[in-house]
This record gives sequence, structure tokens and C-alpha cells, in this order.
Amino acid sequence: MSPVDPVDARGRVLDSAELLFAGKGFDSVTLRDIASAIGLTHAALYYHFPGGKEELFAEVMERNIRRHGAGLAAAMLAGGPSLRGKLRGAAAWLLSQPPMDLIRMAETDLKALPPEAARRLMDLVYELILRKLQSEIEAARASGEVGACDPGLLAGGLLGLVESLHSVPVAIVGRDRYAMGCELIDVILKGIDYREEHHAGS
Amino acid sequence: MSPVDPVDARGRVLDSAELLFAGKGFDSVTLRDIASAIGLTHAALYYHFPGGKEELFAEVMERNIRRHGAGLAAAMLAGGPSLRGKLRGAAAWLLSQPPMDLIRMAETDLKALPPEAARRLMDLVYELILRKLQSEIEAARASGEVGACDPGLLAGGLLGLVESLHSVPVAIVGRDRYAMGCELIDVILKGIDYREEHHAGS
DNA sequence: TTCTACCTACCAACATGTAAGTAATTTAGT
DNA sequence: ACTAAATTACTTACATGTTGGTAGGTAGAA
Repeated sequence: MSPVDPVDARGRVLDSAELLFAGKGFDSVTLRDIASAIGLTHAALYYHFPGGKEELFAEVMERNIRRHGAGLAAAMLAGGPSLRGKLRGAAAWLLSQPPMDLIRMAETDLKALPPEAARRLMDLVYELILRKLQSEIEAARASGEVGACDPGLLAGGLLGLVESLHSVPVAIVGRDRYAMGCELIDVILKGIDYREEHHAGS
Repeated sequence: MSPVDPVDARGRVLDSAELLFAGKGFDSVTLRDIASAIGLTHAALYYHFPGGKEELFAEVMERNIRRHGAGLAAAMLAGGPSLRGKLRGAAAWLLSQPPMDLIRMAETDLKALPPEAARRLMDLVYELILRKLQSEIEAARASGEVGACDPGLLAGGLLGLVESLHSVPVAIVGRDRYAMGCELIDVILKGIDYREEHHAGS
């Protein structure tokens, strides 16, 4: 290992950029902010990302989406076999991360990218995040764990609902976000005729 | 009426600013964008808003929140006596407006304002929007129209859920947002033991 | 000597904000 | 009623600072 690990430097840039982009959005973050947060000058970023701010942002978003997808999958797996457990795991994971803020992403930040890059990212969100939620609901529906419903719509609704908990000031409600997420999930599960018992077998 | 209506000019500035701020966020919109959209130069904005971009933004947000509150109240009233009708009315109104994007507002744009102005706006959101939804749910709960639930949490959840529909590309789902909103509302109502019949009386 | 991983110094574009000027209208004084 | 002063609602021009991006240099490792 060299005195400075070169592989790590690029990752640290991505980390810094992710933190700042997630908090303030594309236009409000300057390359100087990103660089100085890790002790570099903004010019150094062009060594790792010759495409400049756009390339850096696109790569940050892609990594973020993939991490969200992987974390979501792991959290749902860890939630156990029941749909309720999986959804609670998903909520715990989503709330442990900084908000994805899909509305802002779709409406604002993605406009800074060339259209095909933007579409690719939205496709990734669908494929790695929404689709996973959706197929869990579909599976539960197929096995009779829940009643008739529109899994795609519910997946989107659950994601929006859980993410929106990021914007409630915890001080006001006096409860932690995960508990609130669980309660909302329970309401929705009851709304689609969730049945617990069926799963005990096998 | 003068050749140029002076009262109207200020309102037109607010309209232009609201349109642009809502779409792209505080930092991504320049005073020149706002001014040139209505045929003025950016310096003219300082005549109507001496406090500059901050004052303009704060005023835009306040007007926006008040309009959302008034529209929400009217839409819920028009929805009839049942909670389902009121919530559908609320959804129709919220989806007819550009997204409020509360997460972005809370996490990003409000940081551009002095803290006390930011707090005032968040208080307005709570008082004029969340509180209205919440008290309708509370009323329904008191009258037995719905079962036990946390009205404050549900109000926030419903708002986040409906607003998140703004970010789903309609082309993908092939259904209009209002229909999706209604379906999600129905799931939640069912989840809190909504009973239709009780209301016929009186 | 060459490559890596930076840094310093710079540039053009554009941001907010200010200063000063101006055409058109209102108001006030006689 | 007629003129002079003041006000309104802007404009042009500019000061100042930041931004993304580029050019060229450099310390240390290979």
C-alpha cells in the first residue's frame, strides 16, 4: 500500500460529493465544497473525474442508487419471510440513509444531466429499488399473504411514504421515524388484507 | 386603470418566481430568469422586493403555502361529508398543483433563508396544511367513521404519499395520478377501519 | 525518466446587488 | 388651467464575488 492509497482517493471524493449532493442538490454544491471537505483543491477533482461536475454527479447518483438497492435487498432479507418483516426492514434501511428525495431528483437534479444519462438513472431506480419492493408484494399476493392490490402502485406509495418521514421534524412528533414507519406500514398492510398466520408452515 | 397596472406587476413577479422556484429550487433560479420571463430586467425586481432574492423567495413560499392551504380546505369541503370524499378532494387538489416537495423545502431551500424565516414557513405548513388534514381525520375518528389511529401521523403520511405521486412518470403506469391517489387512499382508509354507512343519518 | 496525484494561477461566464439615470404619470402651488 | 416638483416603475451600467473549467508546474514513487 502506498503512503497515499490511490484507489481510496477517488472513493473519498465520491463520498464527499454524495454527502453534499444529497443534502443540498446539484446546483447548490460547488466543486470547491466537495474538494475542500476532503482536503483537496477543486482542480484535483478533474484528475479523478475528467468530465467535471456532471460526470461526478452522475457517478455519485449511480453509486447511491446501487447502494440503496443492495441495502434494501439485504434489509428485506433480514426482515424474515413475512411481508411485514420485509417492509419493516426496508423502512429501517431507508430511514437509516440520507433521503433520496426522488421528487427533487426527478424534477430538478436530473435536468442537469444529458437526457440519456438521466433516463438511465431513473431506470436504475426502478429496476433496483421499486422493482424489488414490487416483487415482494407480488409474491405475497400470489401466496395469499395479502389480498387483491396493485403491487406497483403500492411499492411507489410505500417508498414515497417512508421517504417523506425524513421531512418530519422528530422533535415535533416525539417518536422515532422507524416507529412511525412501522405504524404506517401496518395501516397499509391491513388495508390490503394482510394475513399473518399462513406463513408458519414449512 | 393606468396603462400599466402597478398592483399587478408585483404579483406577476411573484407568479414568475413561484413557477421557477417550484420547478428548480432556490439556487438554480436566477433573478434574471425570473425577471426576463415577464419582460423585465433583474434590477427591476429590487424595486418590488428591496430585500433581494431572499425576500422574494420567502414571499413566494408564504403565498404558495397559503394558497395550498386555502385550496386544500376548499377541495376537502367540496369532497362532501365523508372522510373518503374529503381525502379524494385533497388528493385532487394537491395533484393539480406543482409539487410542494416538502423534503426539498425542509432540507435544502429553507437553508437559504434566515432561520427564523424558515421556522415561520415550516410552522405555516403545519398550521395551514397538515393540521387541516389531521383535524379531518380526528373528526372522523371521534365520530366513529374510522377506527383507532394516529391522525397526525396519518396526515403526514397521506401528504407524503400523494405528493410522491408527482414523481412517478405517468407514461410508465398508464394511469392518471388522481386515480392512483384514490386507490392508495382507499387502502389506507381500509387500514384504519373506514366505515361508510354511518354517515347517512342526520 | 516517466507516471501519479495533486497544486497554483488563471480565465470567461455569470451571480447578486448597487448607483445613477429616465420616461411617464401624479401631485402641488399659484 | 398651467407649470413645477415629486413619485413611480423601471432601465443601463457597473462593482464584486463565485462558478466550472483549463494550463502548467511539481514532489515523490516506480
